[in-house]
Amino acid sequence: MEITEQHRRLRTYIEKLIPDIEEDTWQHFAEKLTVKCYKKGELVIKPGMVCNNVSYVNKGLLRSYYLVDGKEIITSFFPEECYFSDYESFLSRKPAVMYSEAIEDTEVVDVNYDELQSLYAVYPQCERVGRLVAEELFVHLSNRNSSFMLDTPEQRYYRFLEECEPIVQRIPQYMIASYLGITPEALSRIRARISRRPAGDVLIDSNQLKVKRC
Amino acid sequence: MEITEQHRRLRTYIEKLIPDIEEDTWQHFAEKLTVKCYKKGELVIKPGMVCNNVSYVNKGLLRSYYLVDGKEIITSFFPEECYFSDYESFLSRKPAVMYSEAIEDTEVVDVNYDELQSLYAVYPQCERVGRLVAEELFVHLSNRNSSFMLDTPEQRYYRFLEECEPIVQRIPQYMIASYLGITPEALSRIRARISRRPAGDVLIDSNQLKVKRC
DNA sequence: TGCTGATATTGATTCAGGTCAATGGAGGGC
DNA sequence: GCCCTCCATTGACCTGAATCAATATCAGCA
Repeated sequence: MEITEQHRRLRTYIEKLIPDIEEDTWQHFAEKLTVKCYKKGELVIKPGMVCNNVSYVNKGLLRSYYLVDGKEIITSFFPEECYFSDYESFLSRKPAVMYSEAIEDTEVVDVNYDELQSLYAVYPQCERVGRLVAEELFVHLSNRNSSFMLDTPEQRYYRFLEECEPIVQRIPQYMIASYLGITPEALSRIRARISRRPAGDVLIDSNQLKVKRC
Repeated sequence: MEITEQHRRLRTYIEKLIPDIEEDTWQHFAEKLTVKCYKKGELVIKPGMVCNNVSYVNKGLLRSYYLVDGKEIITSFFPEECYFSDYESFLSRKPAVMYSEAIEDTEVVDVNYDELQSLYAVYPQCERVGRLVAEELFVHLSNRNSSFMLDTPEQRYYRFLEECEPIVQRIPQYMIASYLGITPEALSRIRARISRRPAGDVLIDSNQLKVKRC
């Protein structure tokens, strides 16, 4: 089947988690995968819905955000080679609190909750992938948390530039500001402050936290 | 063996996750468990160490905190019937960034990293517990995150009182303040404000986030 | 009993970032 | 070309929490 092309990246990714993945397990897993496409601006998850899939982003970019008093508070970006889900809702089986939206035309492959549970029951290697993914997301969230507890907005901005270097140019500044937990005005002032400062005078960071994803 | 008594609570807990746990699996798991006791004030994990166990708290209370410019920033409390670990360090196999300390005399049962990995490899039900625990911790962290993004310190305080009602009295206020991300002075003022306000005038919450653990 | 150290409260001051408002591009559509 | 909308920047002002400092409360203990 020619759908295989769209599974390739995910397969590569999963082989990093489980190098000795059994062909049979992969086949049964791959059968459950669905390819989906979202248009730029399309809302994928809305508050109130229970999120029923985990996706892997092949192409494009999404974001999740709270909407509170008409203001957006962005919690995550999901570029290619990244999971995308309202994982909290997915796991807890409770309605989402956040919106999730495609910022660019996006293609994902996803698997749905019930299918995934039956895969877990039958294929231990699937269960293992599930564990490793949950663990990875935990570590990632935990890092982001630390950054909020320990860093100033300016430090968070530096960190963001470093960690998310490949996608920075694709995201408007007001969204980055929101992701950093500040207003667009504040980010603008931070940038002004930085460009006024002698170059190479970068003051990252109270701690050696290193984060990989966005 | 009389050690069994100290495993009982954990067994009960695990049976909630996996009702049909196989006796054989449990036995092999239980063999790897170690009981440990910490004195009030004892440092269990220090920055620089890689955390090598996940514990289950039988009795007592612990906390984790960053130390930054001589100031403590508390990220978690771990009362009885709760996991305790520097899970981020444990999973990522990187040195801990936080301190973890017993606030009361504490007894835990724990399992170490390598043993756990070999259990995962042999017993799918263990792998499942690992997945469920990681997922639960993710959801919990995610809730705490939301609270930091969306709530005012006062709302966080109300939430804390609700969620952690059974342990509030065992924790000094300056630690609660730190956990809420504010100074002891600020918490004191919040409490003053509250007691001045007509009773029943509780303004939790911009969202329906409900958290269970601490 | 009174001393000591740790915790909690209260007041005065400071400051980072939020809010509000005005201005200045930059790109898209016609 | 011009208009219009969206976004970024800049300035003036405000506010909530941090900071610093003084005082109050309490527990443990010689």
